[in-house]
Amino acid sequence: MNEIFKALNDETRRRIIELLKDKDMNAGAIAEEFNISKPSISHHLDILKRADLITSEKKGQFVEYTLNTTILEEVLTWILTLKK
Amino acid sequence: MNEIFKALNDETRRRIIELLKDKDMNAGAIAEEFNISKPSISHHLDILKRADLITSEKKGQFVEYTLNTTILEEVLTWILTLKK
DNA sequence: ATAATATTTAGATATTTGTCTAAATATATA
DNA sequence: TATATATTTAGACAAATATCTAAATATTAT
Repeated sequence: MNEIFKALNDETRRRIIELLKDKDMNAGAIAEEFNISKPSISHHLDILKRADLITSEKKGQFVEYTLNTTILEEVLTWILTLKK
Repeated sequence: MNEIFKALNDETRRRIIELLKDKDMNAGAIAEEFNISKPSISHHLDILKRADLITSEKKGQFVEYTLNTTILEEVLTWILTLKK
């Protein structure tokens, strides 16, 4: 839970999540969307991955990232229990 | 949105939220639940308040804190839009 | 095999954050 | 009014974080 909230606590990472909502993308394509160096984006992807919010699959020389919405259930239920 | 996720990105603050889910509490009573100094708890309460996740009302010499579940809607909808 | 492209790792640095103690402020009570 | 209680503010400090550049690794293409 800690890892998830930590991962979500960054505008760049939240935007990455939003990008992956529409379609899977490789690291380079993701990086192009930001004015941030590739290593930094790579670091953000790593944090999202550790939180299990995204998964990665090597496709040739590219690494494709996919959003894992399942893990968001946890946050969802946590919030819902607060609202009653 | 940034403020909300920032506020939620701390175990102590999330526990404070959970405490306030059951009942309103004053600052001292909240602080008693943690092995953390009162000034630190006060600081956490301030962050939660800035995020609008809680509200405070002075009652005599005490300050009573109340959970504001309304603001959690924002997070809820953000997550829900990702899941479709 | 060599060169080019894609991505990550390593190491450095400035900023943010959570915590503390001491002091200040506000209210209640004797 | 003087004292006790409740809470916050101020200032300091160590740990965590986001970013960068340079270098390493992996894959593809010539």
